[in-house]
Amino acid sequence: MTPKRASISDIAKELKLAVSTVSRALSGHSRISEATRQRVWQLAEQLDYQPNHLAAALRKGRSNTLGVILPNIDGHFFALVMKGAEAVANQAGFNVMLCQSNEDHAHEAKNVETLMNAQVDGILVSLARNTHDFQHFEKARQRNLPLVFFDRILDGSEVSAVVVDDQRGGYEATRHLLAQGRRRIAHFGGPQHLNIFKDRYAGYRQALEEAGVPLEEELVVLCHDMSLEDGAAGIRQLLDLPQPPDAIFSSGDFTAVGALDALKEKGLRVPQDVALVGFGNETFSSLTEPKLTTIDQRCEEMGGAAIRLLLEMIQHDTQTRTPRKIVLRPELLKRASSELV
Amino acid sequence: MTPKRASISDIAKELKLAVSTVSRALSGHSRISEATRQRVWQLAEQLDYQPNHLAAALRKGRSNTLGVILPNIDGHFFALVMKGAEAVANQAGFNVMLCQSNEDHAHEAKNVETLMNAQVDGILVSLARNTHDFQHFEKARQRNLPLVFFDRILDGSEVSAVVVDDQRGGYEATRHLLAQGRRRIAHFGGPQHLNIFKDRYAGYRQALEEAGVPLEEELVVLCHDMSLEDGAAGIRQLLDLPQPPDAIFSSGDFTAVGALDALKEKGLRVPQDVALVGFGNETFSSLTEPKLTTIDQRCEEMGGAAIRLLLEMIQHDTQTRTPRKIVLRPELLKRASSELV
DNA sequence: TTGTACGCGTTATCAG
DNA sequence: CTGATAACGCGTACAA
Repeated sequence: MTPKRASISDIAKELKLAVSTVSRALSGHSRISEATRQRVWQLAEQLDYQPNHLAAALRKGRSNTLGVILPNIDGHFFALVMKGAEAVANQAGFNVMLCQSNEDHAHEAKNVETLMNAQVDGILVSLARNTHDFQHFEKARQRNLPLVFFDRILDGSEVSAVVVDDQRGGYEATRHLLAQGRRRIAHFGGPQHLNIFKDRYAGYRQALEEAGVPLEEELVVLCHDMSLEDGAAGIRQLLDLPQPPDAIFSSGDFTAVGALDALKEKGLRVPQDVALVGFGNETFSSLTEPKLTTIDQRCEEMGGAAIRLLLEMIQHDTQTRTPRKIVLRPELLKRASSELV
Repeated sequence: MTPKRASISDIAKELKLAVSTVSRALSGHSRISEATRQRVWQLAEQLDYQPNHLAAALRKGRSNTLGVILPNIDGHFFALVMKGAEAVANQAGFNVMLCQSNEDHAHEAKNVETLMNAQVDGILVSLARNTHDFQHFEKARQRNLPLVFFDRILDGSEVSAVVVDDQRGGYEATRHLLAQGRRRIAHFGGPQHLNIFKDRYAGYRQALEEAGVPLEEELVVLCHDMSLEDGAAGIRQLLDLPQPPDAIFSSGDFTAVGALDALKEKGLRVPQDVALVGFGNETFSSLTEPKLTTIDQRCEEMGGAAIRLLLEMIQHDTQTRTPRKIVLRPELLKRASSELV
């Protein structure tokens, strides 16, 4: 049936060598005569020898596998992050095991279990939207399993993480709108327990303050799940105001596009009547009419940096001592939804 | 440092039992007295015992891990497929290891190696766009490693696979356009060595034939990578014809949207001047103006079905004998790009 | 430079 | 019903 794969001992037998010798010859570890090394490699090639990583993992207590937990993978963002992460991990000889939490806290907890069962050497995670605490990571922490968070982390938590400078993103987006002469700038915010939304909001306020534009509470709409519908509902609420806004900085592209649709339905023009800036540079944001100005988050870099940090923790076994935070700089992509040509 | 995890022998020692007894008690395998079973489970709980899957895998020659190779994960389609796949796999006690081929044949070959190294029990794959042969799956086949393909397979190949009835999709899309009174219906096709594009094209021809509308070669545009640009270029080519089309059935949503953009730029109206139908139900297809009529492919079902098939092959160890093919029924989603309201 | 021996944690087999 | 033992494939002290 299944043709047995050649093992290290098969080639040892064939060559009348000890398995240990073969092992060393292959891994190039100890001092081995060039002659035998040649012989071993040659036969290995010939037998199409593939090392059994499971056995090695068992022996070394290391699986060379990394776990990644994402809320979802259907947006541009996480997909690209994953791409960057995979690239770095594979290059370092690590495999990646992906789990989706589907934006659900309970599912996320299950994922952690799953990955620990799979004996991963470390976990990279971006929190589900409804995750408010770290309790489900406690067992991992007790086992001293390296943990790195990215993008979405709990506000004020002491963990290693890679994030984009969301405040700066919000700041630049808002400044851009101010530079267009807008003064009644509204904001769509997300759940404030997540750093990303809190910081984007902070950047918005900072820009207003610097420009001497007072913050108007009525212009701030907090959304629950940052969906298209949230955006549509938000804009309706804003248009009902005695003095509606002339611009919106949205913490997400989906809500921005939802608003865009609703505005068009009402016969209002973008950007003439209301200018729009989103956040995230989703694929579709360059497909809308007009194309959406948004903030790019260096997705691939983020994934790569996060994995590098994780690998570093794994190799130095020094994770809990000093949580490190890496901050990337976002980039404003000016497009038609916010600028008259 | 790292607090040692409790192993099966720890609990054996504590309870003065043989490891084998404990093993059986935990896995509920053989006949074990209810008394000892209780004691074992209780202590296991107490010590927070977590089975070492690596060791089990080594012993059993089975990792309980499945590999999945996807061209990319930034579209709606593969993301949803993955979701369905994960759900089924996890329920069956299997983990999923994801690799992206980035639409590249060479990368795909590497992925196969990677997954075989990781000792996966089976591989699920959707081919990269520039993959024209199966040679890189040969080693896997020799090892008798269960292989299931989905969505994109090589035309005419004898492999187990789960696909959507693409011909039917193309057929229904085209019939829908015919029902709107369109007669000069163009087609954007993809690389014809991939079943999906070939079949969609076939469905298009079938519908035309049934309606007694002659197929015009000049209305068929074959695209290379199904990008937005391909769509824009395609529509330009079509508009240069002496008799331009009044509708387009595109084999992909991206090309359809590219065409949509280009049409709007030319000042042509959709659907009044040119009606448009895409394929794939990408997220953004409901965000365009007008919203794009398209074909939904039962993504989650597809992923689930594919994994079920793979598991079946793994359990019955009967993969090569009878390649099975599962065909799902696609669904036409009528939206504004093809219908006057 | 090479060989010997043992252990990683489980499970299958064979006795008892 | 339970115990002892070998084996999965590899890595590493220790000895030669």
